[in-house]
Amino acid sequence: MRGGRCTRLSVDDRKLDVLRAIVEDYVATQEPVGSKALVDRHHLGVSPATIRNDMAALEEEGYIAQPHTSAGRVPTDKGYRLFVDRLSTVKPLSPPERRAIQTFLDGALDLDDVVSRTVRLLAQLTRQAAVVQYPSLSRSTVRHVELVMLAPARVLVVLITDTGRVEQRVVDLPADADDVLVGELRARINALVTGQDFASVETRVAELGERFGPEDRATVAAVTATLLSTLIERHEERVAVAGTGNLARYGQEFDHELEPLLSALEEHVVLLRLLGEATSPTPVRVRIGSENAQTGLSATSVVTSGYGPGELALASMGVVGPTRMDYPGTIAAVGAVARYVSKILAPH
Amino acid sequence: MRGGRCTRLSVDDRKLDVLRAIVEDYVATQEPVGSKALVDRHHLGVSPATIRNDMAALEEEGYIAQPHTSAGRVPTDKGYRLFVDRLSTVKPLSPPERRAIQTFLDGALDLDDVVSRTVRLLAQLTRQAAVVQYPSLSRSTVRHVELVMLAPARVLVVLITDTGRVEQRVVDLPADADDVLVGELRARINALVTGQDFASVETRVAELGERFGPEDRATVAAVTATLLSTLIERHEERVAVAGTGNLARYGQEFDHELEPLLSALEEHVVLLRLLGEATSPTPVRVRIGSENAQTGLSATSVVTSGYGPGELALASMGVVGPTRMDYPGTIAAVGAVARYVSKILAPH
DNA sequence: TTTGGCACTCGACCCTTGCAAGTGCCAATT
DNA sequence: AATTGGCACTTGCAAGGGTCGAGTGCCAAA
Repeated sequence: MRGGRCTRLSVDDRKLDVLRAIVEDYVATQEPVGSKALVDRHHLGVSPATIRNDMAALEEEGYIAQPHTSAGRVPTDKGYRLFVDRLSTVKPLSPPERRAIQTFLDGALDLDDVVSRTVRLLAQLTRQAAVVQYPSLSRSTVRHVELVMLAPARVLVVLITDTGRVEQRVVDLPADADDVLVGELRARINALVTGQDFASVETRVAELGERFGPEDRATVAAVTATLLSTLIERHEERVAVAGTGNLARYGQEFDHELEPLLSALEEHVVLLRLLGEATSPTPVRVRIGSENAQTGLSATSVVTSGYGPGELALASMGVVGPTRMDYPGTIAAVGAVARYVSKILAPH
Repeated sequence: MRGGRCTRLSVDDRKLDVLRAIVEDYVATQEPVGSKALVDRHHLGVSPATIRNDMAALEEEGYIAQPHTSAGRVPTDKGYRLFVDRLSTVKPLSPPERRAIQTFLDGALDLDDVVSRTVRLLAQLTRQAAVVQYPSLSRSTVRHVELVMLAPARVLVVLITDTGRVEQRVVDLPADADDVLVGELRARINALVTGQDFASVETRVAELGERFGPEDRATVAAVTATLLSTLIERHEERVAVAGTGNLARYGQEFDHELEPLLSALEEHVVLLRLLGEATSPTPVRVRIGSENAQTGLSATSVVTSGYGPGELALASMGVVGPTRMDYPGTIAAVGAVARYVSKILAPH
C-alpha cells in the first residue's frame, strides 16, 4: 500500500501535515482541536484513529500538548516554531491591504509622521500591538549642527540628520560665552561633521579643542561632550507604540497577565530589547513565547523586521501579540510595511 | 430629642454623611454597601433601619442606586459629583509621596524629560492612567528661528521656544534659493519674532514679504506659511501617556469595555479634548462618568489640572480611571504634581 | 500500518437547593 | 415626627449533583 494508489504522504510528512492543521485550526478557533474535528475540516485521507496515533507521537516530541487529560491538543511554543520555520508559506497581502499601506503612508510629511503612521498602520493590519523604533542615529549622517545661545552660559545644541531627525539638548557652560565664540564653534563643528556618519563624528570632534585658546577649551569641551552624548545616548532610544487596545480583545486569554504586558509596552527599554538590533532590512524575524523570556513577555510572540533605506537597517519595527497568532499573515504584513517604509526613506 | 444629648446632626446632614460613607466604603471595597455594614464601619449613632430610610431617600433623589433588587447601594455619577463638590476634604499627601515627587522630578534634564517623568510619576502615585500635555506653543514666546538648507529648494525650519521646546518642519520652496537669501530671511525673521508670543508672531510675520524683491516673495511666503502653520497646527498637539496597565487591574470592572478605553488613550485628539483647555494652574478639575460622554469615556472619571510657570496655565495634566476612584487622594496627587512641575518650569 | 470499537476521563452545562445579604414596610416606642 | 425592631420578601451566589459530549488511549482485527 505504501506509495500506492494516490499521492501518498510518508508518515513523517503526514505528521507535519497534522501539526500544520492543528496550528491553523487552533489559531482560527482559539479552542483545543481534537482528532475528529481535524479529519472533518482538512481532507486528510485517513481516519481519526490514525490521527490520534500521530498526535500522540507529536505530543511525545513536544510539539503539542493537551491542557486537560481529555481535551483536544494545543500547539506548544516548539510546535509554533516548527510551523513558522518549515510549514507555513507566506500569505500574500490582499489588494485592499496593499492599497491601504500605500494610501496610509504616502501622505507622510516628516520623519515623525512616517513613524506614527507606520505604527498605527501595523496595528490596524495585524489587529495586534505594534512597535516602531525611530531610525537610529548611528547609521545616519549629520546634516547640520546648530548652536543657539539661550543665556550667557547656556547653549542649545540642535543636531539634524539626513533622515530628517532633529535632536536637541541644553548645555550649561562652565563660563559665559559670547556670540563670536559660539559662532566660530558652530562653523568649525559643521565643517568637521557635516556629511559624516556617527562613528566618524566621534573621532573628528575629539581634536576640536586644540584649535581654540586655552580659556575657551572648557566651553568647547562642554558643547562637544553634549553633542557626543546626544549621539550615543539617544542612539536608538525612541519608539512609538499603537494598538494596545487590540490586545484587550485577547484579554481573556492572557488572563490576568494583561497588566504586566501593558506595562512592558510602556517601557521603552524593554521594547528596544524586544526589537533587537537590526541587521539587514529583509528578513522578518519571529520570536515565539518562551523565546523572549528575558523581556518578561513569555506569553507573547513578537514579529519584527529591520527597515531603512540601504541594505543596512536603520531600525526595527514589529508586532506583539499572543503566541496563538496568524503567523503567515502577520509576517507578510510586517514585511510589506517594512519594505514600503524603507522605500519612502530612501534618498529622493 | 432634636439637638439633644449629644452633637446631633440634622436629618439632611446625616443623609449627606451617609452618602459620604457609602462612597468611601464602595471605593475601598468595590462592593455594593448595605445598611448594616454602614453602621458597623462608621460610628453613626443610629440603627440600620434609620439608615435604610435615608438610603431610600438618597436613591429617590438619584444619588445612589442598587444594581439588583436586593443588593447594597452604589453611588451614581450624581452621587460622586456631590461627594467631590461638598463632602470630601482634600487628603494631604503622605511625606513619602511628597519626597517621591521631588526626587522623581528634580533630576529632569529638558522639557521632554520633565513631561515623561511627570506622566510616569502621576501614574505611579494614583495607580491609574496618566496623561500629560506638552506645554502649548500659544502662550510661549519665540526664542529663535533657525533655517537650514537641505537642498537647493528645501529648507528645514526649526522653531525654538523659551520653554525649551523645539519644533521642526521641512519646506519645499517654489524656486531654488541660495544661502544669501536664506541667511537674510533668517536674520529678518529672528529680528521680528524673537521674544514675541504666538499671537504677535502671526501679525508681524505677515508684512515680511514686502521687504524682499518680487522674485523672492514666493520663497518667503512658503517659509512664513510653514512657520505659522507649525505654530498653529502643532498648537497643543503632543501628549504623553503612562500607566495604562493600571487600568487592566480594574479590568473586570470595565468588563469588555477595556478595548475602546485603551484605543481612546492612544488617540491624542480625544485626550486633548479630555484635558480641555487649560485656564489657570490652580484649580483641579474633576469630570465624572457621564459628564465626559462626548469623548466616549462615559465609564471613567478624569481629574485634571492646568500647569505652567505664571498664573496662566501652559497646558494640562491629568489622570483617567474608573468612576469608583479615590477622589480625595487623586485630586491631591494631581494638584501637588501640577504645582511642583509649574515650579520647575518657572524661569530660573 | 491503519482502522474500528470500547472503556475511561474530565470539563461544561443545567438544575436544584440553601444561604446570606439586603431591602421595604409596619407597628411600636420615645 | 423621628427612630427602632421585627418580619416577610427578593435575589444573587455558591455548592452539590447528574447528564452530556468531546476527546483520549489502547487493543484486536484487517
